[in-house]
Amino acid sequence: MAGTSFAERTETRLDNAERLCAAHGSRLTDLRRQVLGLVLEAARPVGAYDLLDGLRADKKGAAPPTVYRALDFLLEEGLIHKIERLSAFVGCTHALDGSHTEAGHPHAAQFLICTGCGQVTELDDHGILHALIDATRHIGFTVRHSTVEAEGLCAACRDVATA
Amino acid sequence: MAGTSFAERTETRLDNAERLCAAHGSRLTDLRRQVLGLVLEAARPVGAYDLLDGLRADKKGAAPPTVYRALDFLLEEGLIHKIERLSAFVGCTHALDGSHTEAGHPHAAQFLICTGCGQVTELDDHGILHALIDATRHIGFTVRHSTVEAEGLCAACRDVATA
DNA sequence: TTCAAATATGTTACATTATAACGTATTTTG
DNA sequence: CAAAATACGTTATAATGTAACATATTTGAA
Ligand SMILES: [Zn+2]
Ligand SMILES: [Zn+2]
Ligand SMILES: [Zn+2]
Ligand SMILES: [Zn+2]
Repeated sequence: MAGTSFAERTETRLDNAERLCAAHGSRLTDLRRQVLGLVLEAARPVGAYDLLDGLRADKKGAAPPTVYRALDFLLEEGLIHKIERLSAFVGCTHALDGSHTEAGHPHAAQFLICTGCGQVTELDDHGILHALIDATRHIGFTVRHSTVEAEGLCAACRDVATA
Repeated sequence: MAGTSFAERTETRLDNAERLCAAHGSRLTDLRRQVLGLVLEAARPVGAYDLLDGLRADKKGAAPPTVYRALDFLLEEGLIHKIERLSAFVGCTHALDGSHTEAGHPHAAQFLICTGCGQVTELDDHGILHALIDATRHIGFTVRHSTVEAEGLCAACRDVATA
Protein backbone atom coordinates (compact mmCIF):
# COMPACT_ATOMS: atom_id res chain seq x y z
CA MET A 1 0.00 0.00 0.00
CA ALA A 2 1.23 3.47 -0.83
CA GLY A 3 2.91 4.81 2.29
CA THR A 4 2.50 8.50 1.61
CA SER A 5 -0.04 10.10 3.88
CA PHE A 6 -1.56 13.50 3.18
CA ALA A 7 -3.31 16.22 5.15
CA GLU A 8 -7.02 15.81 5.65
CA ARG A 9 -7.92 18.56 3.24
CA THR A 10 -5.82 16.87 0.60
CA GLU A 11 -7.53 13.56 1.18
CA THR A 12 -10.87 15.26 0.69
CA ARG A 13 -9.74 16.71 -2.60
CA LEU A 14 -8.32 13.36 -3.66
CA ASP A 15 -11.69 11.80 -2.95
CA ASN A 16 -13.32 14.47 -5.09
CA ALA A 17 -10.87 13.65 -7.85
CA GLU A 18 -11.66 9.99 -7.56
CA ARG A 19 -15.37 10.68 -7.93
CA LEU A 20 -14.75 12.78 -11.03
CA CYS A 21 -12.68 10.03 -12.58
CA ALA A 22 -15.27 7.43 -11.82
CA ALA A 23 -17.88 9.63 -13.47
CA HIS A 24 -15.70 9.69 -16.61
CA GLY A 25 -15.06 6.00 -16.59
CA SER A 26 -11.36 6.50 -15.89
CA ARG A 27 -9.30 5.19 -12.98
CA LEU A 28 -7.45 7.26 -10.40
CA THR A 29 -4.97 4.53 -9.53
CA ASP A 30 -2.82 4.53 -6.40
CA LEU A 31 0.10 5.95 -8.32
CA ARG A 32 -1.91 8.73 -9.92
CA ARG A 33 -3.56 9.51 -6.62
CA GLN A 34 -0.17 9.73 -4.97
CA VAL A 35 1.20 12.11 -7.62
CA LEU A 36 -1.90 14.27 -7.42
CA GLY A 37 -1.50 14.31 -3.65
CA LEU A 38 2.07 15.55 -3.98
CA VAL A 39 0.90 18.34 -6.30
CA LEU A 40 -1.84 19.35 -3.88
CA GLU A 41 0.37 19.35 -0.80
CA ALA A 42 2.84 21.76 -2.40
CA ALA A 43 2.09 25.38 -1.59
CA ARG A 44 3.31 26.32 -5.03
CA PRO A 45 3.64 24.90 -8.53
CA VAL A 46 5.78 21.77 -8.51
CA GLY A 47 8.17 20.58 -11.19
CA ALA A 48 8.05 17.02 -12.49
CA TYR A 49 11.41 16.17 -10.98
CA ASP A 50 10.40 17.46 -7.57
CA LEU A 51 7.42 15.17 -7.78
CA LEU A 52 9.75 12.38 -8.76
CA ASP A 53 11.79 12.97 -5.61
CA GLY A 54 8.60 12.89 -3.58
CA LEU A 55 7.54 9.63 -5.21
CA ARG A 56 10.92 8.06 -4.54
CA ALA A 57 10.45 8.46 -0.80
CA ASP A 58 7.84 5.78 -1.22
CA LYS A 59 8.65 3.92 -4.42
CA LYS A 60 12.37 3.51 -4.67
CA GLY A 61 12.65 2.76 -8.38
CA ALA A 62 10.49 5.54 -9.78
CA ALA A 63 11.75 7.09 -13.04
CA PRO A 64 10.74 10.13 -15.12
CA PRO A 65 8.14 8.30 -17.22
CA THR A 66 6.40 7.24 -14.02
CA VAL A 67 5.64 10.80 -13.06
CA TYR A 68 5.12 12.17 -16.58
CA ARG A 69 2.54 9.51 -17.35
CA ALA A 70 0.67 10.30 -14.19
CA LEU A 71 0.82 14.02 -15.01
CA ASP A 72 -0.48 13.39 -18.52
CA PHE A 73 -3.42 11.52 -17.10
CA LEU A 74 -4.19 14.21 -14.53
CA LEU A 75 -3.98 16.91 -17.21
CA GLU A 76 -6.35 15.02 -19.48
CA GLU A 77 -8.80 14.59 -16.65
CA GLY A 78 -8.60 18.30 -15.90
CA LEU A 79 -7.44 17.65 -12.33
CA ILE A 80 -4.25 19.68 -12.68
CA HIS A 81 -2.91 22.46 -14.89
CA LYS A 82 0.54 23.05 -16.28
CA ILE A 83 2.03 26.49 -15.82
CA GLU A 84 3.99 26.84 -19.03
CA ARG A 85 6.23 29.66 -17.92
CA LEU A 86 7.37 27.60 -14.95
CA SER A 87 7.28 24.10 -16.42
CA ALA A 88 5.39 23.22 -13.28
CA PHE A 89 2.04 21.90 -12.19
CA VAL A 90 -0.78 22.98 -9.88
CA GLY A 91 -4.04 21.40 -8.81
CA CYS A 92 -7.19 22.70 -10.50
CA THR A 93 -9.17 24.48 -7.82
CA HIS A 94 -12.20 24.43 -10.06
CA ALA A 95 -12.26 20.67 -10.29
CA LEU A 96 -11.04 19.73 -6.82
CA ASP A 97 -12.56 22.27 -4.46
CA GLY A 98 -15.78 23.47 -6.02
CA SER A 99 -18.96 21.51 -5.83
CA HIS A 100 -18.91 21.71 -9.61
CA THR A 101 -20.43 18.42 -10.54
CA GLU A 102 -19.67 19.20 -14.16
CA ALA A 103 -15.96 19.67 -13.48
CA GLY A 104 -13.18 17.52 -14.74
CA HIS A 105 -11.87 17.59 -18.28
CA PRO A 106 -9.62 20.51 -19.21
CA HIS A 107 -11.07 23.98 -19.17
CA ALA A 108 -9.80 27.43 -20.05
CA ALA A 109 -8.29 29.16 -17.04
CA GLN A 110 -5.90 32.00 -16.27
CA PHE A 111 -3.00 31.98 -13.87
CA LEU A 112 -1.49 34.79 -11.84
CA ILE A 113 2.09 34.09 -10.86
CA CYS A 114 3.47 36.21 -8.04
CA THR A 115 7.20 36.74 -8.48
CA GLY A 116 7.42 37.78 -4.83
CA CYS A 117 6.10 34.72 -3.03
CA GLY A 118 5.81 32.23 -5.88
CA GLN A 119 2.12 31.60 -5.28
CA VAL A 120 -0.12 30.97 -8.24
CA THR A 121 -3.78 31.90 -8.34
CA GLU A 122 -6.19 30.29 -10.77
CA LEU A 123 -8.83 32.49 -12.33
CA ASP A 124 -11.78 31.35 -14.35
CA ASP A 125 -12.70 34.67 -15.84
CA HIS A 126 -15.23 34.73 -18.64
CA GLY A 127 -14.31 38.27 -19.66
CA ILE A 128 -10.78 37.26 -20.60
CA LEU A 129 -11.93 34.18 -22.43
CA HIS A 130 -14.56 36.14 -24.31
CA ALA A 131 -12.15 38.88 -25.29
CA LEU A 132 -9.87 36.20 -26.69
CA ILE A 133 -12.65 34.49 -28.59
CA ASP A 134 -13.88 37.81 -29.97
CA ALA A 135 -10.45 38.88 -31.15
CA THR A 136 -9.77 35.57 -32.84
CA ARG A 137 -13.15 35.21 -34.49
CA HIS A 138 -12.46 38.36 -36.51
CA ILE A 139 -9.63 36.67 -38.30
CA GLY A 140 -11.26 33.26 -38.61
CA PHE A 141 -9.14 31.52 -36.01
CA THR A 142 -10.80 28.76 -33.98
CA VAL A 143 -9.45 28.44 -30.46
CA ARG A 144 -9.13 24.91 -29.15
CA HIS A 145 -7.03 25.58 -26.07
CA SER A 146 -5.72 28.75 -24.48
CA THR A 147 -2.86 29.58 -22.16
CA VAL A 148 -3.13 32.79 -20.16
CA GLU A 149 -0.46 33.46 -17.57
CA ALA A 150 0.37 36.77 -15.92
CA GLU A 151 3.48 37.47 -13.88
CA GLY A 152 3.46 40.20 -11.29
CA LEU A 153 2.91 40.88 -7.61
CA CYS A 154 0.06 39.67 -5.45
CA ALA A 155 -1.58 42.13 -3.06
CA ALA A 156 0.45 40.98 -0.06
CA CYS A 157 3.80 41.18 -1.85
CA ARG A 158 3.01 44.56 -3.37
CA ASP A 159 2.24 45.96 0.08
CA VAL A 160 5.60 44.73 1.31
CA ALA A 161 7.34 46.27 -1.68
CA THR A 162 5.81 49.70 -1.22
CA ALA A 163 6.22 49.76 2.57
CA MET B 1 32.22 39.43 -42.30
CA ALA B 2 29.12 37.41 -41.59
CA GLY B 3 28.43 35.26 -44.62
CA THR B 4 24.73 34.69 -44.15
CA SER B 5 22.63 36.54 -46.67
CA PHE B 6 18.93 37.15 -46.24
CA ALA B 7 15.98 38.03 -48.44
CA GLU B 8 15.40 41.69 -49.16
CA ARG B 9 12.36 41.93 -46.95
CA THR B 10 14.37 40.50 -44.10
CA GLU B 11 17.16 43.02 -44.65
CA THR B 12 14.60 45.80 -44.46
CA ARG B 13 13.29 44.50 -41.17
CA LEU B 14 16.83 44.08 -39.86
CA ASP B 15 17.50 47.69 -40.74
CA ASN B 16 14.37 48.70 -38.83
CA ALA B 17 15.63 46.70 -35.89
CA GLU B 18 18.98 48.43 -36.08
CA ARG B 19 17.31 51.83 -36.00
CA LEU B 20 15.26 50.84 -32.95
CA CYS B 21 18.36 49.66 -31.13
CA ALA B 22 20.24 52.81 -31.96
CA ALA B 23 17.33 54.82 -30.60
CA HIS B 24 17.66 52.89 -27.32
CA GLY B 25 21.40 53.25 -27.14
CA SER B 26 21.90 49.50 -27.59
CA ARG B 27 23.87 47.73 -30.30
CA LEU B 28 22.53 45.25 -32.83
CA THR B 29 25.86 43.53 -33.40
CA ASP B 30 26.64 41.30 -36.38
CA LEU B 31 25.91 38.22 -34.32
CA ARG B 32 22.61 39.50 -32.98
CA ARG B 33 21.62 40.69 -36.42
CA GLN B 34 22.41 37.29 -37.84
CA VAL B 35 20.32 35.49 -35.20
CA LEU B 36 17.44 37.89 -35.71
CA GLY B 37 17.74 37.28 -39.44
CA LEU B 38 17.46 33.53 -38.92
CA VAL B 39 14.34 34.05 -36.81
CA LEU B 40 12.78 36.27 -39.46
CA GLU B 41 13.55 33.98 -42.38
CA ALA B 42 11.78 31.07 -40.73
CA ALA B 43 8.15 30.80 -41.76
CA ARG B 44 7.36 29.56 -38.29
CA PRO B 45 8.60 29.77 -34.70
CA VAL B 46 12.18 28.55 -34.43
CA GLY B 47 13.81 26.71 -31.56
CA ALA B 48 17.11 27.82 -30.11
CA TYR B 49 18.92 24.75 -31.37
CA ASP B 50 17.60 25.20 -34.89
CA LEU B 51 19.02 28.70 -34.78
CA LEU B 52 22.26 27.23 -33.52
CA ASP B 53 22.41 24.95 -36.54
CA GLY B 54 21.78 27.94 -38.77
CA LEU B 55 24.53 29.90 -37.09
CA ARG B 56 26.98 27.05 -37.44
CA ALA B 57 26.68 27.18 -41.21
CA ASP B 58 28.55 30.43 -40.86
CA LYS B 59 30.37 30.30 -37.54
CA LYS B 60 31.74 26.85 -37.01
CA GLY B 61 32.31 26.98 -33.27
CA ALA B 62 28.96 28.41 -32.14
CA ALA B 63 27.62 26.97 -28.88
CA PRO B 64 24.29 27.23 -27.02
CA PRO B 65 25.24 30.34 -25.02
CA THR B 66 25.98 32.11 -28.27
CA VAL B 67 22.42 31.84 -29.43
CA TYR B 68 20.75 32.15 -26.02
CA ARG B 69 22.58 35.40 -25.31
CA ALA B 70 21.53 36.83 -28.62
CA LEU B 71 17.95 35.74 -27.97
CA ASP B 72 17.98 37.35 -24.52
CA PHE B 73 19.10 40.60 -26.06
CA LEU B 74 16.46 40.48 -28.78
CA LEU B 75 13.76 39.72 -26.22
CA GLU B 76 14.83 42.62 -24.04
CA GLU B 77 14.74 44.93 -27.02
CA GLY B 78 11.27 43.71 -27.91
CA LEU B 79 12.42 42.57 -31.35
CA ILE B 80 11.29 38.98 -30.87
CA HIS B 81 8.83 37.07 -28.70
CA LYS B 82 9.10 33.68 -27.10
CA ILE B 83 6.20 31.30 -27.61
CA GLU B 84 6.20 29.47 -24.30
CA ARG B 85 4.13 26.51 -25.41
CA LEU B 86 6.59 25.81 -28.21
CA SER B 87 9.84 26.89 -26.58
CA ALA B 88 10.40 28.79 -29.79
CA PHE B 89 10.85 32.31 -31.04
CA VAL B 90 9.19 34.62 -33.57
CA GLY B 91 9.91 38.12 -34.78
CA CYS B 92 7.75 40.89 -33.37
CA THR B 93 5.66 42.19 -36.25
CA HIS B 94 4.76 45.23 -34.23
CA ALA B 95 8.37 46.29 -33.84
CA LEU B 96 9.79 45.19 -37.18
CA ASP B 97 7.09 45.83 -39.75
CA GLY B 98 5.03 48.71 -38.50
CA SER B 99 6.10 52.30 -38.80
CA HIS B 100 5.69 52.38 -35.04
CA THR B 101 8.39 54.77 -34.06
CA GLU B 102 7.60 54.06 -30.42
CA ALA B 103 8.15 50.34 -30.89
CA GLY B 104 10.89 48.30 -29.32
CA HIS B 105 10.97 47.20 -25.72
CA PRO B 106 8.72 44.31 -24.75
CA HIS B 107 4.98 44.74 -25.02
CA ALA B 108 1.95 42.64 -24.20
CA ALA B 109 0.85 40.57 -27.16
CA GLN B 110 -1.21 37.49 -27.91
CA PHE B 111 -0.29 34.58 -30.13
CA LEU B 112 -2.47 32.29 -32.18
CA ILE B 113 -0.80 28.98 -32.91
CA CYS B 114 -2.31 26.95 -35.74
CA THR B 115 -1.85 23.25 -35.09
CA GLY B 116 -2.61 22.62 -38.76
CA CYS B 117 0.10 24.59 -40.51
CA GLY B 118 2.25 25.66 -37.57
CA GLN B 119 1.94 29.35 -38.35
CA VAL B 120 1.77 31.81 -35.52
CA THR B 121 -0.10 35.10 -35.69
CA GLU B 122 0.68 37.96 -33.34
CA LEU B 123 -2.23 39.98 -32.04
CA ASP B 124 -2.03 43.24 -30.16
CA ASP B 125 -5.55 43.30 -28.85
CA HIS B 126 -6.45 45.85 -26.22
CA GLY B 127 -9.66 44.08 -25.28
CA ILE B 128 -7.80 40.98 -24.10
CA LEU B 129 -5.26 42.99 -22.20
CA HIS B 130 -7.96 45.06 -20.56
CA ALA B 131 -10.01 42.05 -19.55
CA LEU B 132 -6.90 40.64 -17.92
CA ILE B 133 -6.10 43.87 -16.09
CA ASP B 134 -9.71 44.21 -14.94
CA ALA B 135 -9.88 40.66 -13.62
CA THR B 136 -6.61 40.98 -11.74
CA ARG B 137 -7.29 44.40 -10.28
CA HIS B 138 -10.23 42.96 -8.37
CA ILE B 139 -7.95 40.77 -6.33
CA GLY B 140 -5.12 43.26 -5.98
CA PHE B 141 -2.73 41.59 -8.37
CA THR B 142 -0.40 43.84 -10.38
CA VAL B 143 0.49 42.46 -13.79
CA ARG B 144 4.05 43.03 -14.92
CA HIS B 145 4.12 40.69 -17.88
CA SER B 146 1.51 38.53 -19.54
CA THR B 147 1.58 35.46 -21.74
CA VAL B 148 -1.45 34.79 -23.89
CA GLU B 149 -1.26 31.92 -26.34
CA ALA B 150 -4.12 30.16 -28.09
CA GLU B 151 -3.86 26.89 -29.96
CA GLY B 152 -6.34 26.07 -32.66
CA LEU B 153 -6.93 26.24 -36.39
CA CYS B 154 -6.39 29.21 -38.67
CA ALA B 155 -9.05 30.03 -41.27
CA ALA B 156 -7.23 28.23 -44.08
CA CYS B 157 -6.65 25.04 -42.11
CA ARG B 158 -10.19 24.97 -40.78
CA ASP B 159 -11.55 25.17 -44.32
CA VAL B 160 -9.42 22.20 -45.31
CA ALA B 161 -10.62 20.26 -42.28
CA THR B 162 -14.31 20.80 -42.96
CA ALA B 163 -14.04 20.18 -46.71
C1' DT C 1 45.97 58.54 -27.75
C1' DT C 2 46.13 55.37 -24.26
C1' DC C 3 44.41 52.84 -20.72
C1' DA C 4 40.69 51.24 -17.67
C1' DA C 5 35.93 49.89 -17.44
C1' DA C 6 32.15 48.06 -19.56
C1' DT C 7 30.21 45.21 -22.88
C1' DA C 8 30.15 41.31 -25.97
C1' DT C 9 31.67 36.82 -27.38
C1' DG C 10 34.21 32.13 -27.04
C1' DT C 11 34.43 27.80 -24.71
C1' DT C 12 33.71 23.94 -21.60
C1' DA C 13 30.91 21.71 -18.79
C1' DC C 14 26.63 20.75 -16.80
C1' DA C 15 21.56 21.27 -15.21
C1' DT C 16 16.79 20.75 -16.21
C1' DT C 17 12.85 19.12 -18.63
C1' DA C 18 10.79 15.60 -21.44
C1' DT C 19 10.20 11.39 -24.43
C1' DA C 20 11.21 6.88 -27.11
C1' DA C 21 11.14 2.16 -26.91
C1' DC C 22 10.31 -2.07 -25.08
C1' DG C 23 9.04 -5.42 -21.51
C1' DT C 24 6.02 -6.83 -17.56
C1' DA C 25 1.99 -6.61 -14.70
C1' DT C 26 -2.62 -5.70 -13.84
C1' DT C 27 -7.32 -4.94 -15.02
C1' DT C 28 -11.27 -5.49 -17.88
C1' DT C 29 -14.32 -8.00 -20.91
C1' DG C 30 -16.35 -11.73 -23.37
C1' DC D 1 -10.29 -18.62 -18.13
C1' DA D 2 -8.14 -16.33 -22.24
C1' DA D 3 -7.61 -12.29 -25.06
C1' DA D 4 -7.35 -7.45 -25.24
C1' DA D 5 -6.71 -3.26 -23.24
C1' DT D 6 -4.68 -0.52 -19.90
C1' DA D 7 -1.19 0.72 -16.60
C1' DC D 8 3.39 0.49 -14.91
C1' DG D 9 8.69 -0.66 -14.77
C1' DT D 10 13.11 0.18 -16.78
C1' DT D 11 16.82 1.86 -19.63
C1' DA D 12 18.46 5.05 -22.51
C1' DT D 13 18.45 9.38 -24.76
C1' DA D 14 16.52 13.77 -26.72
C1' DA D 15 15.60 18.64 -26.22
C1' DT D 16 16.00 22.89 -23.80
C1' DG D 17 18.54 26.02 -20.98
C1' DT D 18 22.63 27.90 -17.68
C1' DA D 19 26.89 28.45 -14.85
C1' DA D 20 31.37 29.78 -14.87
C1' DC D 21 35.36 31.61 -16.56
C1' DA D 22 38.49 33.17 -20.39
C1' DT D 23 39.13 36.28 -24.27
C1' DA D 24 38.03 39.98 -27.34
C1' DT D 25 35.95 44.18 -28.55
C1' DT D 26 34.00 48.62 -27.74
C1' DT D 27 33.42 52.78 -25.08
C1' DG D 28 34.71 56.73 -22.58
C1' DA D 29 37.53 59.43 -19.93
C1' DA D 30 42.30 60.98 -18.58
ZN1 LIG E 1 -8.80 24.63 -13.38
ZN1 LIG F 1 3.07 37.27 -3.54
ZN1 LIG G 1 5.26 42.09 -30.67
ZN1 LIG H 1 -3.17 26.85 -40.28
